[in-house]
Amino acid sequence: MAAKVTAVDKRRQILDAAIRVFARQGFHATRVSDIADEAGVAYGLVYHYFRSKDEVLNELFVERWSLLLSAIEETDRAGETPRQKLAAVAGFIVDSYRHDPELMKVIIVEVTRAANSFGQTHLEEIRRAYQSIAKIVADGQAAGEFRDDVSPMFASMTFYGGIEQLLSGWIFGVIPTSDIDFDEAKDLLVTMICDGLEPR
Amino acid sequence: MAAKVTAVDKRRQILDAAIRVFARQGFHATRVSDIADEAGVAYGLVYHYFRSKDEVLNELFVERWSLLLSAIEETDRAGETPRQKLAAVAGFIVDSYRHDPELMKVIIVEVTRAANSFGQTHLEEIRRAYQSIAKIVADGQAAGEFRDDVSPMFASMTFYGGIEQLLSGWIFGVIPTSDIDFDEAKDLLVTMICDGLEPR
DNA sequence: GGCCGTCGATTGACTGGTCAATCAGCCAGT
DNA sequence: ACTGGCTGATTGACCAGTCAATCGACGGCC
Repeated sequence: MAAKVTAVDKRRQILDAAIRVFARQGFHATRVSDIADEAGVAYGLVYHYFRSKDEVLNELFVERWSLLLSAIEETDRAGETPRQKLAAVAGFIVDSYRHDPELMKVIIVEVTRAANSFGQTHLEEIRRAYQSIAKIVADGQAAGEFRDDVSPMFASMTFYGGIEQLLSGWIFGVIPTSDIDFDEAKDLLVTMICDGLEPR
Repeated sequence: MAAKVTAVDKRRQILDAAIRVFARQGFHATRVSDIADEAGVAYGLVYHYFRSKDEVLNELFVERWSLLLSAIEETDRAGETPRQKLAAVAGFIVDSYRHDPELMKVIIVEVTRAANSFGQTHLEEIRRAYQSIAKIVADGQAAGEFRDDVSPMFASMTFYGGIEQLLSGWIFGVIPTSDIDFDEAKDLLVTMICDGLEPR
């Protein structure tokens, strides 16, 4: 039994090490041996648990992105006002960063914003997030709470783009992390976008 | 004389070929030989004109980004209303994409959004763009035309992030290019952000 | 005009180093 | 003694960057 636990732990250990190393050096500059070293594990063990270096990143992305997708859909189902829904989505993403900045950095930098190299594979899942957000906007328009002269998909992209840019700002130190508190930033973002969506 | 012209042409030829190949395959997946082949030029000639593969991308980025920086600052100096200024900035970026989508794809995907690997080098120049936009916002607030409970840098990042996300949507086919006309998209973007910035 | 020397542009075969992925076996636990 | 998690040296492919050799334009000199 102890063996089984160890085995599961080792896999997790490799994934967690990969997060740290990818965040520090970037995916391309990371050698598989770096991951193994960081995890305190033999080189070959990485290939025991994963088919390739790509699959490690894959796993990290899918693990986290599926959480985001269900969070968005759950939020939508919960049925508050459209504005509260968008606030909840922004909140979830910002909190994801607050909770695990390294993982979010890897996902944004290496997958979401690197659609050319790696993200191409995940374009479908990424698009699904945009579309779930677009649905919230569309419902808001149907209920007359948002102006309807803005395409929902368009508003969704702008909304998500704004959040991601904000995270990028924190990640790369363009925006000082201490200066604006996360919650405040989150509120401002939602306020700005939602006020821009208000009917006139 | 004909020789000199040829020499200059060859350098340009290599840069233009690099745009096409980088856009098609991504920077990392591009071999120097691919650039040479695409340019119809010998492998070694690339190294006659550029110190390294990185320098080719560098050159492409700096060439274009400096245009963006002067355009923003020029716009600011022209002194219309803040809203018109932001519209002009968004317009310039969207038009850059319309005029040369491949180059913009390379710059966004390989530099701007890849700050981890390559863009780290250019973070300063990228930040300068954010700050010029932030200045426009700050002036607008001082003039009472924008609400002042939003940090200018924050608004700037959201604004720019929205534009870039929009371009990314076009680049990767998430948003159909034919569906929403570029100008319309540009207007909607500015409208949304500026209305969100309106005093209340 | 014809010839030659110079020099920068151009060529592409080659090298050195890097690294992902493999694989033949080791050993701990049962 | 057997199973499967685990090891890490080895291999093979790939590619950025080098370099020695060739080309060809032009100016000077006879």
